Amino acid sequence: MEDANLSVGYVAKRTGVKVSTLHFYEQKGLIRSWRNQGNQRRYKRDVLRRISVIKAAQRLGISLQSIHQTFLGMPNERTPDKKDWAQLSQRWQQQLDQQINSLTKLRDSLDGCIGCGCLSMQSCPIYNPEDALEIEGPGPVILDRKC
Amino acid sequence: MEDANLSVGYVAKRTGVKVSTLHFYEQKGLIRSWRNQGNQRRYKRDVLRRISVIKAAQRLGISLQSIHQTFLGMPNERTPDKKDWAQLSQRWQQQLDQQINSLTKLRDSLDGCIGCGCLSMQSCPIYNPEDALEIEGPGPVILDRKC
DNA sequence: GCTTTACCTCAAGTTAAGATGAGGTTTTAT
DNA sequence: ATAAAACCTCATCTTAACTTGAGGTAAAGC
Repeated sequence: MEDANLSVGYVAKRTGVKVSTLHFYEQKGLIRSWRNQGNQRRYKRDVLRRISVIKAAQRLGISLQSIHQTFLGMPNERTPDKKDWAQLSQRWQQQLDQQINSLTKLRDSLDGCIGCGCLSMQSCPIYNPEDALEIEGPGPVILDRKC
Repeated sequence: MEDANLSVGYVAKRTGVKVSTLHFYEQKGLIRSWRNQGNQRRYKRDVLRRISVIKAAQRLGISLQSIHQTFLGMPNERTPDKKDWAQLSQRWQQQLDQQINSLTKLRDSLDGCIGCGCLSMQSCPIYNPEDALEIEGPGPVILDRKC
């Protein structure tokens, strides 16, 4: 169990993910490994952190794809350090801020909106929180006129 | 276009969902229709509201299955009225409150957590917001000791 | 009356994020 | 030296929420 020479089983145990998940992440380019003489995967120790961050991000509702994107902005050869991770954290914090904001607006308008009788796809804040406006042609019509 | 006699195409246009989605929702028990002489679907006007509510709930991250559950608590034969929908709204508002809370805690701990060097699967708030504690055997090990 | 548009059913495809299993090799432990 | 545990690859399966397509009927417009 050398410092920079972790087996897949060990990594799995330490991070709580299955071996198959590690294979999967590798295939998706989220983590890396090299092979030993017998073709078995070996990992550097920082893979542990990486996986933890993946799991953390997923809890925030971030997709693997988008996590992958974010990782692309990280040092490629150098092992990422505190500062690198902290930067990630900031980015995700902002994303979270926006999510919270959206949800809060949504919550505050939900009652009036479902209750009022309109639920217009054009004006209802449930459909159209400003961060998710999809403008596409004539679009759907207002449902009722009570509003 | 009688008041309580909407065709699937009309409903699709009005709500902005595809015809195939309406078929799908019906199959899942989320909406209902009857058939005309030529075996084509006809809907009551309240299907519009129902679909809108489905879409709204989805935006809150609620699954179709759980929406279906919620709908089961609604009047079956009577067309649901304002009060019925408002009740739904309240339930979902509470759910949203919880989500917002979780995310807020998450955001507030994210920086310290990714930054600090621990990311412990046992003590890290990113892994273990109190609403998602999974206790299962020995579990994964702490990643680093810096914390 | 004929053509186009709208519908119908049923089967199969799609994406995300893995899980599962078969069949075979490497390591590790005794 | 041998058996058990850990790995390997590749293929197939899972769930959610739809979408697409094929092959055929009904309704609407001129």
